[in-house]
Amino acid sequence: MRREFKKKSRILLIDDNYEHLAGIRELLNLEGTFDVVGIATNVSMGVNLVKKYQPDVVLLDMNMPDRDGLQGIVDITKLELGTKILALSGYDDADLIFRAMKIGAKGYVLKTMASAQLIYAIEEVLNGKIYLPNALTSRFFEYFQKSFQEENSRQENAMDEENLLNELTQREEEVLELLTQGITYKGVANKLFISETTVKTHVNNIFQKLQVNDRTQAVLYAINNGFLTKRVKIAV
Amino acid sequence: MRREFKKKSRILLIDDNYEHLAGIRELLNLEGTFDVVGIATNVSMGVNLVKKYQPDVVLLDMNMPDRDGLQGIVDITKLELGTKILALSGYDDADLIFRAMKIGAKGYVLKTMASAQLIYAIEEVLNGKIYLPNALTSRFFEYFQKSFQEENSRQENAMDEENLLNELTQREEEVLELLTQGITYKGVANKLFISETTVKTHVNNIFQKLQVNDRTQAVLYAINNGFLTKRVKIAV
DNA sequence: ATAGATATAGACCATCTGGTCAATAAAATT
DNA sequence: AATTTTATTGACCAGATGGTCTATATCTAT
Repeated sequence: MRREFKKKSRILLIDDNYEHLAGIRELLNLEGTFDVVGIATNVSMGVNLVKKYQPDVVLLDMNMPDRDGLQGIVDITKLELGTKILALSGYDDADLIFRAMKIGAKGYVLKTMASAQLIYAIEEVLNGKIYLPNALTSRFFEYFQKSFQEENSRQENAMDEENLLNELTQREEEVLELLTQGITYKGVANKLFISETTVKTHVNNIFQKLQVNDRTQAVLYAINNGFLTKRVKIAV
Repeated sequence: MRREFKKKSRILLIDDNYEHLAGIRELLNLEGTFDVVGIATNVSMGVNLVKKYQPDVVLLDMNMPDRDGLQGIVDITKLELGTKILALSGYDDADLIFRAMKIGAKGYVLKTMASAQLIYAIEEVLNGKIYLPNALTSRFFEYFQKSFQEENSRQENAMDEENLLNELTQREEEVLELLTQGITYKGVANKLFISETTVKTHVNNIFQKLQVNDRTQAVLYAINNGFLTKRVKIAV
């Protein structure tokens, strides 16, 4: 029915479960439009095969010993061969999905899903799209929003009225900013064209206001309380 | 056909384009399962209406003056009424989609999409799900992965062999860690049960290895080069 | 077994840091 | 006009910090 004038897409499989590996190979071969150019049961071997055969898509199992699945995504991406990675997993672990997508997987499908969906996912990914089943998209965003909640509240906190940094005068902020670059009294004095004594006075006032005892603590306070993010305004 | 024994979902609309506002209201009213409890042409009014009528879902236009759309999401979320927010937009600006989802929108639909899809989106969101059309999901992930690329490379850099932190011995790392808490020589000596002189020796070695001149710079180096993220292992 | 790396510690010294008190001038606020 | 805040500087001092040199005692790897 279908002739080979349209070149097949080259697929590589990495999964520590050989049964599953063989199963998928059968499935893809039956489909006819795919060419399974290699299979591997561990990541390092798989990465080598990717280097050798330069497949279009890699199906990469996420549920392997250690965090090898994620590492695989990183390693393959680092080769910069434009290889699309489709993550495969036995269950919908939100954290895994999030990390996999974050570091560059083009899609994520569950092993429990119908084979037609796997085929579809591969095709979408081949076409340069991202493919995530609706269920996983939901899982992803739940996790995504949750993981940003703390960052959001931290950020709100950073521009809170409780922030001791707001007590600082403009000049004191300038001095503190220089302190956060690890500059000495003399250095600050030179940069601001004021005497070293003046710098000391400012610094002492800063310590008072931030309720710390030394420059290191002041710098840490500044960093942890959004000294930088504060002035960049609402980053949402 | 359909009787009112099943209570209608309460919807509120916020859009600075009145025509569009009226259009959606008609559409939703025709549908029969929705009850448009309020409409507003700007965010502050809208937020007040949310407070008053406590709708189940807010359809919120993203393309309003300033960054009012995003601000609306933040404001409504802050009310903590469990209101689901469905973002509406005229075009698929990846940055907008990303920010909207990040701060808590439950979905994002384009005004150009078929009305059936809007209805579907509302229903999904009502059911506690996240709804993003496939096209927008792709846009989102492109942006998502791009925005993490720099963070990834920074992180790779953090566990790079070039990282001077790797030159430190275990003991020196311990000392540095205490320094990053703004602790004095004497304090470190007490914590580690060694003499103050020894601490000084370690600190001096640390300075040498990190090529800095004082503790503040050492602490900054540690923070900027993933001193913390490094030991948390691959955070991917 | 021997060389190298690591952890420990003392002595000495110059400089930096932080604390305190006092004082002047300009700017902002009341 | 009077008061408060801010920015500036000096003097003095104790203690912390950083640089250098030396010297053990382990431990590790060749």
